Amino acid sequence: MGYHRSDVVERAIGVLDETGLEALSMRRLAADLGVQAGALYHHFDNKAALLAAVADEILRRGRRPAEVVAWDAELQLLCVGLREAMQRHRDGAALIAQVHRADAEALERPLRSALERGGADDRLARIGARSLVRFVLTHESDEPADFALGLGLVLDGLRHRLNL
Amino acid sequence: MGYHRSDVVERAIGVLDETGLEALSMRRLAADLGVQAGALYHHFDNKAALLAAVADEILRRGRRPAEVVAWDAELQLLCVGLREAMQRHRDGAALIAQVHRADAEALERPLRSALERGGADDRLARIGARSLVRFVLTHESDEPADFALGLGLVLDGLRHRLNL
DNA sequence: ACAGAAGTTGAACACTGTTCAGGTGGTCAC
DNA sequence: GTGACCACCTGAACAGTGTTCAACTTCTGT
Repeated sequence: MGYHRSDVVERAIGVLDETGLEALSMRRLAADLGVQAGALYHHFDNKAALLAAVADEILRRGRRPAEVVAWDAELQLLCVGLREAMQRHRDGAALIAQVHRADAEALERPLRSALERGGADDRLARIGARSLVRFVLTHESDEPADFALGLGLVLDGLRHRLNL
Repeated sequence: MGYHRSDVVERAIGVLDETGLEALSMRRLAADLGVQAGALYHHFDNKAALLAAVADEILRRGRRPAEVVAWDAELQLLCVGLREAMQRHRDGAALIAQVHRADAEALERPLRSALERGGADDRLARIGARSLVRFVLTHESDEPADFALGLGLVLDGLRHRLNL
């Protein structure tokens, strides 16, 4: 029979890697699947839902088993993991940032947990997690060392508030 | 005679405030001026150039005289000033962030100067300025206290590296 | 064999940014 | 005053966008 939801998501990731987010239109994706644009609306309510599913899949593939480390090391691992997941695909950061605007919770939750484990109260955990996620999402194209330095800046600020 | 570049920019800011960035199309803006869409291309090469001019004007209006303060207080003033400028208009953050992607230099320069005055080397000044600008641009809708806390995190990280 | 669900079509709607030949009206030089 | 120039604008077109929907096929379970 025809395609499934997951087929469409997979092909969307393919089109994303080949031509970028800008060129990932409903018609372009449909043509790539050998189908009319309207058919995609049988699988997704709208383009935003499709992109959300694509972002989810990209993040799912990038997830790694949790390690038992100090709270600040865990934060760093989470940030680096997020960065790597989004760097594996063309315009990955732009896509995930876009989806993140509609649903910030999912991305920030694990960071908030790590912060709470480090002794942060609700508010600091919320603000810290938000700042870190946004930092990662906006520093896609930096060199690794520059990214690490910028991330270190925020982490230092958090340690400064939590370690003493 | 007809309109001037500055008339178009001013009306664009009006449309932005009334209907948001999403609804600020060339046709919408032209209709608002009582003119055809094509006429706008006599004043600007394309929509990106128009939006850049709008962002420039918003930032220009938000600029305040420099005060003589410590480097970290100056950073804070610059960030708060940038935040206030973009908060004065609907979707101001989205607009300025969009233009910033094409020309990061202009926004980051004053922050970099302040950091260098505080003893930062080229690299730390560049990374710090970039991180701060992106932080401000992505935290448009936070409550003031939350914004201040997040900003304090980054500033703490910078002080930690520069004060000892 | 038949009902229903899953998947698709093809056309349409209302938009988008952009281009361009042609036209209008004002300003300046001779 | 006449002609040239220039700023500004028109109206139509082009190629694209997301989205909707009645009608159709095809496959699946009873």
